[in-house]
Amino acid sequence: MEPLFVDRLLLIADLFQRDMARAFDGTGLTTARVHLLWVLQHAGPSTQQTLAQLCDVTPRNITGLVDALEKSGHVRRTPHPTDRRAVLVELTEAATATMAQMQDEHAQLNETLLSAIAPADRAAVERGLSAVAAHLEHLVTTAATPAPESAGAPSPRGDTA
Amino acid sequence: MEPLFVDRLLLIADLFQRDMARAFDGTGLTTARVHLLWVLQHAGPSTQQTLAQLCDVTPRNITGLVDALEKSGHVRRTPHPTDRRAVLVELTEAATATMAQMQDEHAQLNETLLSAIAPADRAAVERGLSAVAAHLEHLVTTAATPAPESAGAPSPRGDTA
DNA sequence: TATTGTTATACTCTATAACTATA
DNA sequence: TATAGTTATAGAGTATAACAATA
Repeated sequence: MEPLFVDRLLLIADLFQRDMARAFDGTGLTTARVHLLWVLQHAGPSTQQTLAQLCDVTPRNITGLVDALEKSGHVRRTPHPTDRRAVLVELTEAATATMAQMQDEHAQLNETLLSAIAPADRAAVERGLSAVAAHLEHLVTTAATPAPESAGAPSPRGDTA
Repeated sequence: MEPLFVDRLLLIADLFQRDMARAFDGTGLTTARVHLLWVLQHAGPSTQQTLAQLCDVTPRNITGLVDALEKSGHVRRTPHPTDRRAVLVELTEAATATMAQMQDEHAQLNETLLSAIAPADRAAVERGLSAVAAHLEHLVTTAATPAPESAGAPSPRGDTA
């Protein structure tokens, strides 16, 4: 029998995850680290506090990720020009190139997947997914916690680019 | 500007994850543990080897998950009737009820999300996602590793139900 | 000899809480 | 006093390798 609609979505979510893991495999990068690089590419040099907010994780977590990425040569810690408590994290030249290439591949994947859909169906799929995303977002933010706090962080992972 | 198609999919994947995490919150359950329960519900009492294959993780990992689920009263270890090396893991009565309810909620979510899509678009969305899933699966399994091993495990997460 | 599950060890992501240096 | 980042500690998921008991 036909799989449920949600199961198709879950399957796609899982496949995405595996495809990304596969792409990073051997590079020493992980999903969390790439996400941080991705944020840095878009935000430019940032303090760890800022990165914590953008990634929606604790500052402590950022410390660990930056430690690892610094060791692997992807980012650099620079003293903040005016605030001696803070540091600025920035991409190295090598990582900048890596991220540019990653963005290319991202765009390529977009084309590839779009081309898998019958042209006549594309508009409907876009509309449908847009509606589903909106609905899900509503579910997650509404029933979130008894005290929602209305943080309004701009979706940590699949955003921007 | 419009987000890329892949970014919409990534966003949905992320929202799903957060919705599930939210649903488990406070129950002591996690994604990995629920996945194991899910597999158990469908497969019935199974050895840990079998579970490792079905979940696509190492046997060692299953030991840890079963330890946790046993402690929380969700599963039970039973001696294997014929093989004294092996144990059978089975759902407790309480967990069986929990899983039945979870399956209900799953079906409900399916209805909710489907109803968010314009009726005229539904068929196209199903076709489109089916094509995308097939394409992604191809990408993941093909370019997997130089030595693919052709394991053919039936998609570990969003499957079955 | 091969298989089942476990112990031992290790790495990553994540969180909270306490502390240091600055503001 | 408040903020930026760190240390300390902890728990979850995951992996490999070595080992016991059994087949």
